[in-house]
Amino acid sequence: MSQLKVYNSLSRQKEVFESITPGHVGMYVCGPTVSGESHLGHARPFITFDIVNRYLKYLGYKVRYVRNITDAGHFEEEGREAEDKISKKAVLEKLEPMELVQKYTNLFHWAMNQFNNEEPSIEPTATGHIVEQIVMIEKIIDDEYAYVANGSVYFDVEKYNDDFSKLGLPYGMLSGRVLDDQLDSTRELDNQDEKRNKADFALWKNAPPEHIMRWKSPWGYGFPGWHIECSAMSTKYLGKQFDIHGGGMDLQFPHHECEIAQSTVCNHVTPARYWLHNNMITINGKKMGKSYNNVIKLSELFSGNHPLLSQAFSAMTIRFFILQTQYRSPLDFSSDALHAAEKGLKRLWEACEVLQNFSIADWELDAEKVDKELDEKVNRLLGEFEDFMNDDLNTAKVLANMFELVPVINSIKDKHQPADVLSKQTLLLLQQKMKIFTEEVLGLKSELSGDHTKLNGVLEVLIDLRKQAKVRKDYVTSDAIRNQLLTLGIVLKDEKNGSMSYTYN
RNA sequence: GGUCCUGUGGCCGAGUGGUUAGGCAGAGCUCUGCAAAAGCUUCCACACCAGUUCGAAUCUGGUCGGGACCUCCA
Repeated sequence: MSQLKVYNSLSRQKEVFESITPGHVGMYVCGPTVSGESHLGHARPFITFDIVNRYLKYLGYKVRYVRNITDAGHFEEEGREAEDKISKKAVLEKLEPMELVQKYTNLFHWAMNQFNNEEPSIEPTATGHIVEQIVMIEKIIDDEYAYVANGSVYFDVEKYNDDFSKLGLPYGMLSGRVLDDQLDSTRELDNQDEKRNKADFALWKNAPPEHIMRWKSPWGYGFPGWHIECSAMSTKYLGKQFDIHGGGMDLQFPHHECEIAQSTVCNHVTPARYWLHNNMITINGKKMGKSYNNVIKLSELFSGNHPLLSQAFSAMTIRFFILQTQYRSPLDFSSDALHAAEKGLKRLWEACEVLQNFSIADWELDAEKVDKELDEKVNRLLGEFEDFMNDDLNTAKVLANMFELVPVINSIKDKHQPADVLSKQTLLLLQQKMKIFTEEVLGLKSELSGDHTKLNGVLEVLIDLRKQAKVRKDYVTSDAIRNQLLTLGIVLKDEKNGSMSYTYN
């Protein structure tokens, strides 16, 4: 079997993945900022890195997956006026930050659950790690890579770059930026600015009393800068150097660049060996984001309540839609594309269920009748599952292979060809690998919710009545049963062998 | 303006220098009381120009188009 290779943003090429500690992987992924409801664009990184987590586990690694919750900073609820945050009025009239944080954290967890994303091993919050962040900032100040100004602390990017470039670790190494170019292109220095240099970034921000989220620090009351939380938490839970750091491409600069600088100063080693970045979801070619006013919230997708949506889409449809594209490619959203994904997923999933219902072990198969060419093809298609995943997690190609296996499964089910065309060994392998890869690696699951036992019983009764009607050639009755069930979203199918099956839409 | 990425058939998308991606939609056929489903077959492609090469959607250069990021945003 091939080795796992991942595209490392640091080197801009695919590299063989080797963990620092054999058998173990430490992975840090930038989590959501819980000041608003998650949208479709947010779904991608968390599904992408869920796949990374799942596949590493499939390969036998023990994974510590850390994904933070950004709940510090100055927040406003979506749609609420900015005046809230500077209100000096009664406590209950003010926006209580933890209300927001709790509300959107709950919503986020609900969405992750809908997508069948596995829970991270640790989900630390920024507000829960203020102490660690302060300690880290103090260390950076002691080493003279940061300075205090008006109760805020800034990282001295130029000094860092001068010193660390000599070690081959210039500021900008991840995003491919050259600091001097940036300084040149952003010349106009603001006199009122506390920063010595335009490229410097905040480690700690001074916050006046009217600011509703603030903590005491050696530099006065304030709140931590955005970048330091990830450095503090990844170091605490994964060590000074860990294996994988993930996130959306839009975080590469400045967020991840700054993390590298901070952590490198504190820990004397670059934080992560492999930096993985997923591409954006676009809508009519534009990144989905607040500033573009083209956001589709997850709740709107699930309900279909949005002008751009022709219908509601399930979380699994969205997961499948995302997995049909390699994670480093941009993915363009449209209602039509999602609709196509929905139909494709249904077809794939039904074939998987059919396959799992085969009692292959009990089958008597004639080894003489095996179609060698087909048998080899099936084995090849299955063997490539790992090869494609190993090639930078190409879920799109794995799914394409699965779709090539669908006709093989269906034609055996419908007796278009006998099960003998495949050897028993191949059939068992097919059953086993399809199950593991769809459910465990790709994380797809049936969307039937609740207990359908009684409903299934009722359907059996109706099917029995319909069979009797068909025997009488009473097609009016048999069609009525089928058509009326259809209006309820239950599809009856007459199978080749005279039985009837049903699916819920 | 700077840095980087990208342009594939009606739609979404994969892609290695030479061979079918795959899904959805379309067409035909088989099966069927009729459907649905399924199976088989099939149409449609690589932005443009030039170069490298025996051969390029895949490499190089140019043109045009699209996108991301460019530091306090969260």
